[in-house]
Amino acid sequence: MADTELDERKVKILNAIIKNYLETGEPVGSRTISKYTDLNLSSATIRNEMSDLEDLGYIVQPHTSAGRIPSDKGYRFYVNNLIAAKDKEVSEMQEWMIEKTEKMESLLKNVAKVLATNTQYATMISAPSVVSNRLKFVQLSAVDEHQVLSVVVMDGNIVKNKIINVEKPLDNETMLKLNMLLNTNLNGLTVNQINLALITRLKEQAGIHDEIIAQVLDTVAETITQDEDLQVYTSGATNIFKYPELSDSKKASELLDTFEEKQSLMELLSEGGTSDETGIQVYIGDESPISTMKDCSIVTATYELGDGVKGTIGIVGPKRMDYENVVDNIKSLKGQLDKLLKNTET
Amino acid sequence: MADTELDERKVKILNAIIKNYLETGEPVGSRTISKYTDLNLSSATIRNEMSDLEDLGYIVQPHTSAGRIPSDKGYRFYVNNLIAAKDKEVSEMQEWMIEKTEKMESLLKNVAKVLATNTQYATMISAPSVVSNRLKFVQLSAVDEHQVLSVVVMDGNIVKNKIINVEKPLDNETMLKLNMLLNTNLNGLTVNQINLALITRLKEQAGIHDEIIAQVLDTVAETITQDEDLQVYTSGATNIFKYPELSDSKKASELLDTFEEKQSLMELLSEGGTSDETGIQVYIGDESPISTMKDCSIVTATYELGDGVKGTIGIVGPKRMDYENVVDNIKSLKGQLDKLLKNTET
DNA sequence: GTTAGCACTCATCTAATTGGAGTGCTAATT
DNA sequence: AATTAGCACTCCAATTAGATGAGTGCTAAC
Repeated sequence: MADTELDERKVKILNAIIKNYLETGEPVGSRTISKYTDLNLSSATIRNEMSDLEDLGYIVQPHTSAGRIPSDKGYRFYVNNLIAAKDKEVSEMQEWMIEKTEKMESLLKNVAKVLATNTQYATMISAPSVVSNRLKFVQLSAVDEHQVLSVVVMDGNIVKNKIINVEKPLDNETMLKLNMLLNTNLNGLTVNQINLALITRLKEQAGIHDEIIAQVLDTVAETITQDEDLQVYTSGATNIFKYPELSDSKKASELLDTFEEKQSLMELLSEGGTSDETGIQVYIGDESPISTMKDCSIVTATYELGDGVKGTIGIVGPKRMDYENVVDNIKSLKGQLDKLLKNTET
Repeated sequence: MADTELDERKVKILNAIIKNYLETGEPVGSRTISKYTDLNLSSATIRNEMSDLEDLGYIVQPHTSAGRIPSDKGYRFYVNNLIAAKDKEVSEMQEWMIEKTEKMESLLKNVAKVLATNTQYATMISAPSVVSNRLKFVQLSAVDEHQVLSVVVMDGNIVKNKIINVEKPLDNETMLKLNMLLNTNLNGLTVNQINLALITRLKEQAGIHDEIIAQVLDTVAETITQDEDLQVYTSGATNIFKYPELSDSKKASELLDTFEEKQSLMELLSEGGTSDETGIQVYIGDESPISTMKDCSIVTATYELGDGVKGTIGIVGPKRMDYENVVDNIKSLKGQLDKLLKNTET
């Protein structure tokens, strides 16, 4: 589409404008471009072209007699070209300091942090959704007379615990029986597959201890689903103060609120409309689904953990974001996560 | 000390100044006080008294011909009186919406949130320090052929997991033996009590599986101590934008950084120099141990979980903080936590 | 000891002034 | 026909100059 609208010279000028604006954050004028580019043109010519570009909607003037800044459409054009062109460099990125960590939680926190310090933007990452994930192992153990600990391990070594209070102590034998029952029936199942029929059958087999089974299953479902909407880790939220266009009191406060209240981040991250085969999604300005981020750009990527279980990693920054660096970084991390998580599984 | 320095009238005036400043945030002048108080004095008289109070260091002038604002010393005087006087009202606070939660983590997050929404300041809470806490239960279970899950339960139902990779599968019997070994030897011990002698003895008894024991113990120590410095939950950090004196870009950014980087918060919270019998500690301005909080006041309280195991809950806000409300709130929560956590234990 | 009165200070607000960057247009040049 | 130089014009941003008013400190009277 761009081809019909923009000749090569306009493209060059537009790119020059955007690049310059990304660096300085100031509106860029015709004279600057006249010197900045290699096509030797006077400022007057550039002015004419810029006027055209403005008519086409790629750039705007913050006010009469100011330079031009990219519009959302302009950014979009730039980003599209960028992502299309840049697929080669990805592989040769340096290895990050992600150590193979046992706990998913610290791994994710780590990733968010690495990405934040590397890009100087705010980052977030959602834990892989557990909904279609399989149960690997269940165990009940008596902690003391009135408390039973239930441990649930999911694929990808996600571990959940819950303490269950019981009226009277369970003897060893019952415990064994219950464990056996649970493991033989539940192992390998996804959370979705645990349906009412199965539950009823389990309860029957548990006899007088059906209530415990119920509690365990409650636990499984509850811990997993309840936790799910909190499983977003953020880092570098305060980086937004590095960008004047975001750091006036009101905007900064709203943005940080959004970051603290993970709920809407979660929704954003699970949107997952993957725009292209790389799995990288870029929201520019108004394209963002979160209203407090209308003045930001968001770059997200989904990483996979085996069979369709996905999490998402994302970056939030000003619209004049260093898209190139961000996309590279995020691609690299996504790759490492994909690899790492697939290996972890047996 | 205050008695020798300040006569009753000066105290009244000082209190009036502080109260007024807490409300308005503006320097308060002699005329205001002249009307605000019941002691019928002209503004001129007040001026004289204020001049004295300034000489004594309780109030300062931001600039010539402005009203006065309390100095740190002034706040300190106010707070000391306040805490001394207010011990009665605490009991009749309303019950908060802290539900008995199984997981320590969500409980703490909840508390932080409640406190933040109630006071409109930034809050933080540290998990009870586990160092002197007792092991309640240890269990190893085979998750699959090459992975063993170790679960450690501490007093107060703090649960920790770690996946341990093993070369060759362990048979059932060994597993049982190891579990027995671990539980009989470790149960009831504090982390400090697990010394080298004990470790050596355990390893001997484990025979060829000594390495697993080592790993488990590593896990116990490591998970607990490593996690410990992260176990601070914060809430309402963005509330600082409600107070103009803290929300200029630089200060706000530094403050929020401190809040995101939990490390120094942890140190602050574990200072624990309890100033009085109520266990409530107030840092005003420069008294704060964290340099980014020189313009803030901090109120902390330690809550207890049984035998000397303590956590700390804290609030950070501007120096013109509603100390009365904050102290009341924090006392109430502290009380509820104390009660709740003691009950949870069997 | 308390108060009224008055001169003085200094932050804040508003309006007017200026400088400069940048545009749009027109006429000249290639 | 495309490019360029020149010039008038616009508008932001930074500066300056008053004007306002809250508040003090001091002195003299009560």
